[in-house]
Amino acid sequence: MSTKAERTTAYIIETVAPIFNKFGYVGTSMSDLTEATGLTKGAIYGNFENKEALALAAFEYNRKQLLETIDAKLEAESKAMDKIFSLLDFYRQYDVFSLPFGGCPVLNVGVDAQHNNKQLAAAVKETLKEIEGKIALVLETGQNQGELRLPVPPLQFAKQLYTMLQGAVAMASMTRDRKYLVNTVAYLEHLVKAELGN
Amino acid sequence: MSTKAERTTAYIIETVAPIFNKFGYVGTSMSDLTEATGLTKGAIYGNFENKEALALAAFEYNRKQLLETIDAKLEAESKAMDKIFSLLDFYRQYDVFSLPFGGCPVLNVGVDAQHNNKQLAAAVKETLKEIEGKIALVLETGQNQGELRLPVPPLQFAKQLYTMLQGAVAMASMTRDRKYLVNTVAYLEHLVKAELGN
DNA sequence: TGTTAAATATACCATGCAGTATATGTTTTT
DNA sequence: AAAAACATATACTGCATGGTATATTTAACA
Repeated sequence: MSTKAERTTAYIIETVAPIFNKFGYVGTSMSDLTEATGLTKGAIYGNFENKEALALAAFEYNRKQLLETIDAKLEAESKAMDKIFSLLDFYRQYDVFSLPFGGCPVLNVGVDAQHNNKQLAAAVKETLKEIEGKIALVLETGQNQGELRLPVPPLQFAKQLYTMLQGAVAMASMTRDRKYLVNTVAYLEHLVKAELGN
Repeated sequence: MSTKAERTTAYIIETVAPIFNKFGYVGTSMSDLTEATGLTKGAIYGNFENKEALALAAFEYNRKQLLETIDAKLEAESKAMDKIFSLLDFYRQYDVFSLPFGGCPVLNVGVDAQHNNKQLAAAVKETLKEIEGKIALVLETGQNQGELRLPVPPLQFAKQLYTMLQGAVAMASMTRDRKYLVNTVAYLEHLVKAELGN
């Protein structure tokens, strides 16, 4: 069994992650976190060096969940094309997925940390690259298996696809209107069929 | 000639706008602003009721400049299709345009203010709607003039177009890689030609 | 179960924050 | 040029902030 501190650390991260994601690094105060966790500063500072380390751990926690979900969607199907449709279907409901996170971690932290926290900004950049890479790998494999034909290199197509999805995420978030997700995904489904089908 | 306070007010807004846009509402302190302006709190609070009113004025200032620029691009050409290409050309270099603003005001404030400032969040929402409306109007007029044919209603096409652009803006901002803008615009140019051309 | 080590709570800094009352300075108007 | 109105600077609140030293409690292990 895990030690007490390990469990507390995990509990803190879980509790704190959506708060940081919602209100941003500077917008979140330590007292917000003691209140939310029901713990005292002593407990939090006993498990994390400082606010920045905690924020970083919180983002890593969100990031891991997002990446694992994406992985699951991409692995759920066997054919490359179906993997992409599975991903698109996930993004169609990305608003409900990201609700417990307090919004899209990539977008929120990516924008928030830009000028406030270099480490967080770098972690976001890395995450974006990773997601693009996962999509590109599916496409490349699919192409090698002769399941589809790409008009551009796999990574470029993946970047383009993800850019559009992220645009829909941003617009849906800012306007609080999920139609941006629904319509963008519908368009991308059409696009993928038209461009990759053979 | 304008009164002293009017000039000071304008000077404060100009100076303060990029700071708020970069660091966000909570991330910007009044002392940041006195330092940047070279003025004292007395001067600032003499011209603005509080921090929130100042942040709102700063966003309105950025917003106005963005909308005017977009208007100019859309009015630069006579044919609807060329207006759209003019807009796309503008977004291809949106990173250099938004640099003096401290990043895209719509995206930065839209994400930052979401849970920190309702008024700002509402102002962003309004701005997005306005931009979509401007694009839609161009398309609708072009369609009525028989210059182009739309596969979907004008506003829907405009929303889709702007969503993709905003996705590129977000990705370029987070990764600090302007290729997202270049590639997305290249794709959209192709798309517009293919979908709207007749 | 008793002892020790680990984990959490309490009470406290120093500093920075948004905001204000008032004094001083600077325009404008007469 | 004097008076009045306006605009800015100074000096100061009260409060919240991130962080810490230390006391107290709780868990781990013999």
